[in-house]
Amino acid sequence: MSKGTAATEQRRPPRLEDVARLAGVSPKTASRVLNKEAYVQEDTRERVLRAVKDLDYRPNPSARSLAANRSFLVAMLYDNASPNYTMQVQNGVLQACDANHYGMVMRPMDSTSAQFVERVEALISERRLDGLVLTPPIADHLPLLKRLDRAKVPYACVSPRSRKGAGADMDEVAASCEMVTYLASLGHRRIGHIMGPADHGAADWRLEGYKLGLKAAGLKFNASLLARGTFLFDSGVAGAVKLFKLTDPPTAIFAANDDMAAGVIWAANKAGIDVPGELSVSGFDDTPLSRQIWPPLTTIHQPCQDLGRIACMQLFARIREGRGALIRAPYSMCIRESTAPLP
Amino acid sequence: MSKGTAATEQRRPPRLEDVARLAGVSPKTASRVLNKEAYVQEDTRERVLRAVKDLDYRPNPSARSLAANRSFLVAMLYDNASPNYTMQVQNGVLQACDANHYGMVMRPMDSTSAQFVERVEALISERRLDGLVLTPPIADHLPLLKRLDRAKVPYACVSPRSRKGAGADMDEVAASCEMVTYLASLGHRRIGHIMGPADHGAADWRLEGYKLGLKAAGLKFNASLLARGTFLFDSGVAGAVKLFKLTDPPTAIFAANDDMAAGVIWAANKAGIDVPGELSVSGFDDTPLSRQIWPPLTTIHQPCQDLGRIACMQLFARIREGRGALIRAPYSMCIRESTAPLP
DNA sequence: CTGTTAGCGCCTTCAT
DNA sequence: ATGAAGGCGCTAACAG
Repeated sequence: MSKGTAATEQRRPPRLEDVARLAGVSPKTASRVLNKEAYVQEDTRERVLRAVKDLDYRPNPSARSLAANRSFLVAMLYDNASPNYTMQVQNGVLQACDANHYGMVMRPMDSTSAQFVERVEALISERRLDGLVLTPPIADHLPLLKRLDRAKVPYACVSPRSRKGAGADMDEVAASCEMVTYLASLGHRRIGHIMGPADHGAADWRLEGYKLGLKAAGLKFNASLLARGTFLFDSGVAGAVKLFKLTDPPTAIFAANDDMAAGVIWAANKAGIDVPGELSVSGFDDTPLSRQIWPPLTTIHQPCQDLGRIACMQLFARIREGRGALIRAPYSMCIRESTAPLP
Repeated sequence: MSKGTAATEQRRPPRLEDVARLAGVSPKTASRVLNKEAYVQEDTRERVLRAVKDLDYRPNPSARSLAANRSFLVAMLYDNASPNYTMQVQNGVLQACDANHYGMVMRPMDSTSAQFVERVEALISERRLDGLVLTPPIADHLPLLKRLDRAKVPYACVSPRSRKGAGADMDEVAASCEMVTYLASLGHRRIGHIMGPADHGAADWRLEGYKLGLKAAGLKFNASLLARGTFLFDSGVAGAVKLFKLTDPPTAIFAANDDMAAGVIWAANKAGIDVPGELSVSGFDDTPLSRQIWPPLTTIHQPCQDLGRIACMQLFARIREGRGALIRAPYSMCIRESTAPLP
């Protein structure tokens, strides 16, 4: 009743042909069912699916890719100092890939390298990638985007500057504005801001939101309350030290990310300034760090995993239908103990 | 002079056949060169390599896998709450994979799930994986390891309990012992320890090292100076609170990882205890967090990326030569400002 | 040391 | 709505 001579059962994994034979159809029909193509009679479909189950059949990815001339593979490119951020986005991309039976390869990259673009191109042709998920700052690397467009390689971006392509982002301007509005509502009139690096979209948006928030609260923008940072802890320390030295220092500091905010708190500790008694501090991103320092940080929750998942789904839309959209994900405020009313 | 009619050059990627034709050899010979097989004459090899360069040829991974009946793919399985750790190990694994022209797939897993083992098996057969890199606590999941052994699926572990198989680890016992020795050298006699979770190898080793360190310093082990933790920040807080309540509380606390050590410092802040003035605190791992709190943490640097890279290299050894070793990587002490001499 | 032959397992094109 | 034939690009097994 079985095909093998049953002497030394070799346990070769079943092939499409085996499924077809068991279902009493041709391999092509079985293939149609598996690929959810139209024009298959309902009972035929069911017989095939039954055979798939019975044999515990799994299509061979290599054979499928070779014949279909597609790799069913996407890569996530990243050049980000924050492991938390990267890991969260990665998990989101992974979710989307799993749901679509795609594979994912992770690629740390140095986007400042002179050979960056050609390295990406090499990666694409080596692995025959079907598409790319780009994360900041790579999502804004114009030379790369141009090449990809020209070569018609589908890609989707996480938090890109341009709102033209496929991808996902959140309204960082509105979020920052809301944060400053909140600080102002606590009575603070001198609100400082530690900026991110100049070449970074997030830095610009958060600065813009800061300015909008001041205006909304009827406060005047004052460039001396600004310090340029790098998104790294140390630059938060340096920025805070600079602001502390002002003759009329700020009573609240909004740092453009949590790491720098932690630096501000660190510097305040060092200088004997009480947080939040004498100084309110807030950040952006809601990283685990924000709950692992004292006092825990008031910040904005950035839904990184959702951004990754949604961006990747838009990539698939672009692969399938030729185009995807830029989807906006919701953020939320996290009010914790690093901020307090002005005494 | 070229093969195309040159009207609308289709730019199909070159195949092995094209390389062979250009080099004036058979496809099989070209294949031999690319796979670094023996028995190819030196000048033939060079002609082939020249053709590969000229055509910018890249082997098609799907075709190669299909014919060779290997995926050239390994998966890294993880079930770890720390994104930092996972990302670092991942980067190491990636390095090794790149160097060996293997692909890597990341797999977050819930190793406590009842279907854990079958999910891994499904993954292996779906993706036709050639091997696995297992990270803690999966590296110690006996039911899984048994199944893999029985199915002859090659795997390598990062920091496994068993020293039998392939993989990489560091001497956590010696490192912990060294840390406690250091605290004792500062004059501390009452040294507390926040343990990791009971089912975790790292927790056991670090506790063992703690005991050894006490003995080496001529101090008596005292179970009331122990608190059970989970490796998470909150449990560090809880453990510290418990130890602070003792009638004779410790003057130094060695936490089994940095997150819990940060919790201890947090709790000390909350209780008005000065670190390191009244209490020395040390951790384990040297995560970024250890430099992002105040005071910066004395800790032990765990070379996570190296562990990932080395483990994966041992996996390849096992895939190729049938066996790999468990390699020990060096650690180092990081003495920072969270520890100070007993006044 | 090198070439020939025959698939790997699936999908595409075309027929029916 | 279903099937037959052919090939995707590469390597294994065998010759020579």
